[in-house]
Amino acid sequence: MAVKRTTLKDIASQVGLSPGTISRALADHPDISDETKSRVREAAQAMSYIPNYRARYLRAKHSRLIALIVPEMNMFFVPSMIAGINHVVQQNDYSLIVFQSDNSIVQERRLAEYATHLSADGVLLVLSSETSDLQHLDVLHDFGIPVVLLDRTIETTKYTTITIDDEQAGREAARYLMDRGHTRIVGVFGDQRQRISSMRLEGFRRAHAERGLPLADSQILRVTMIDDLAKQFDDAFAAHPDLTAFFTMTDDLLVHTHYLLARRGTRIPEEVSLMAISDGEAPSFLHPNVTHLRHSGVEVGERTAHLLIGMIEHNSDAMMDVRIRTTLVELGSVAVRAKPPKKRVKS
Amino acid sequence: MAVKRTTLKDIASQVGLSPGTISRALADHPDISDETKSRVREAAQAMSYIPNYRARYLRAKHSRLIALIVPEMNMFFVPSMIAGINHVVQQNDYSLIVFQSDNSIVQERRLAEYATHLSADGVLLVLSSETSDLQHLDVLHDFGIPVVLLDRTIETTKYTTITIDDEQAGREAARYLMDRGHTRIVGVFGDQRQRISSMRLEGFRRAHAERGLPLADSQILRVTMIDDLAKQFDDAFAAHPDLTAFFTMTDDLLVHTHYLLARRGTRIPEEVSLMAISDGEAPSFLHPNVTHLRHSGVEVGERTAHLLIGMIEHNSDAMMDVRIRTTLVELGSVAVRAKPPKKRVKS
DNA sequence: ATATGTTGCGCAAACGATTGCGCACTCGTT
DNA sequence: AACGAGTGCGCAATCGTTTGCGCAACATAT
Repeated sequence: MAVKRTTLKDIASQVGLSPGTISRALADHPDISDETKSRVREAAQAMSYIPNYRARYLRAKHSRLIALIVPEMNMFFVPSMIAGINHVVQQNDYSLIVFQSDNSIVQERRLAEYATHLSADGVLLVLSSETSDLQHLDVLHDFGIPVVLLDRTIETTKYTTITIDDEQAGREAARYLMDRGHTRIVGVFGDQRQRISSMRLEGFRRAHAERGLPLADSQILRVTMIDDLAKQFDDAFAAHPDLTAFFTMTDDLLVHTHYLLARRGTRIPEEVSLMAISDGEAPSFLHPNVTHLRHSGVEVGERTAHLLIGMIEHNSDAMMDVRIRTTLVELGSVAVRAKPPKKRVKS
Repeated sequence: MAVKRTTLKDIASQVGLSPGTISRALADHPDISDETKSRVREAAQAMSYIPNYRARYLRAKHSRLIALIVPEMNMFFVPSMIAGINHVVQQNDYSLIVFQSDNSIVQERRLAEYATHLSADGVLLVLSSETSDLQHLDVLHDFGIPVVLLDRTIETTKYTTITIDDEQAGREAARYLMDRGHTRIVGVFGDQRQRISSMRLEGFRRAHAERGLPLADSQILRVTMIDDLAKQFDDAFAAHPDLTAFFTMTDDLLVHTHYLLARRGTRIPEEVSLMAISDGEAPSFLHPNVTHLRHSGVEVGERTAHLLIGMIEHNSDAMMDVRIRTTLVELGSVAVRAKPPKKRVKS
């Protein structure tokens, strides 16, 4: 059934030339006469020749393969990030190999090695939550394979990273709410082992400090498993009758917080305002639409891929840290409150 | 900077043996003495030898590469499907290469060809919405590369397909609502060029016919672009004051329908019930949680990958159509209505 | 006619790993 | 001592392409 693939040699014997000549003819090499070229092209067409990239790239130093390692397939952010990466990668005639580390550092190391087995030209890596140092990436570094760390990273001077300014984003969100009169804001944050979580929380904290607003620990919800949220949520309501706003640091946390508010019968934004850092999808199908700091997965993906391909093709080992700006998208989930009772006359 | 990769030859000259022997030693070939084996292993370790899969698979007939072509990265279903596929693929020591066709048949053809360039061992394909015949896959078929079509397919006797029983699912959903007294149900369907949409609609229709219920055309919302939904939605409400339930055929349509209901201030399920075909994520963060026919992306992915790997490894070209069952998950979004006035004795 | 250049192609070596075959050597058996 | 059967390894071909070098044939310039 399966037709054997035609090779250069097959074409060569067909048209009575040598394989080398066929290769050059197909590559439009100047050494080959136009007449021969067209004869070869016809034959190749007729025999439905398909080049064997495996053999080609065995000789060449590169493979035109880019490996992406993600901790898991979240329904938020990751898909759009992959879409963005894939777009650029395909446009540049690379292929994307996707791996999941399942948030395990052992897997992550294994996959990094695997990437070198395949001689990937570059590696894109979203760190697992277990990862606290980068030694297991030495294989890549030693072989000079460019690596870009994105989204979830840790501090490093060895690898290029692409992130948003997490601290700034956390701060900006809090300030946005404060500017609209909210003084008791509950922040919903993820796994604190991740830099992305700790930094956003840090910014959230700083905004409070700058405004001289108190920030009780019970105002900070630290969610590792999503089921942790419900209980902390109720506690926060109990502890803070003056609670008027929620901030969630990811889409995941946003939709669940939104759900809990709905279940509680709390009206948004009349009773409680809601704000998030988001890639913009969820805010558009939640009611009311959610004001957020937009952090586009597609953009992150595209820029990352561009950067990596640049590193590959210019053989650059310059290290850099790219910060992507978030943009504020104002929708209907935040209400303006009267300013806090600081010697204000009730009107 | 970049260390040159060590090869078998390097190890060979290091320990004073031939490359062939090194290869066999590392492969634990019985011809090689235990003492040599351990010497070789040590040297390999010390020189941090990494096998070149590219070279290895050039000789072998296979590549242990599986290509997945999806039309787009939807936030629903596709991610969990990829997760499922990846899981099985990684467990079996294959790698997954992901391509996006951007719903273009031209791209789809190009990518199928590309997969043969890379000598992928198998191809997983979710058809683009433009695709109406399968000629462009002949490259794959001719070279005997196993192909499995999943989720969005068209009729074919040439390729193995994995789908849910779409017609049955549409029918079952409608019947579920009817059994609870709903007689005026609005169905929200996707792009009618896709079999997945037309079949689910077909089942929805059949359920109505079987129960002798009228089904006006305005009860059927056909949504190609998501923005089409809002207008049709309002029209449906205007046309059918007796409307008591919505059925959405995907998660995508579910979240937007849910949003429109919320915006309209319609209470679920008191005023209008809601039911969907879903992979279960969205129903858990929408309020109230949505009763649905579950269609697990992970399961689809895993079974598909298993099937493909089986085909690859047993060299089977048997064609089959696998139907995955949906399971009913009853949550809070469907209310029971009084049965229609058909001479029933109220008990 | 000699030197110089150009054109168009073949030869053969790589890339790195695998593997059928052969060969030298050891050991045990008769 | 002769034979047979292992044991442990090397040789070299192979997978399909690419590419530096060489070379013959022919053209052009002295």
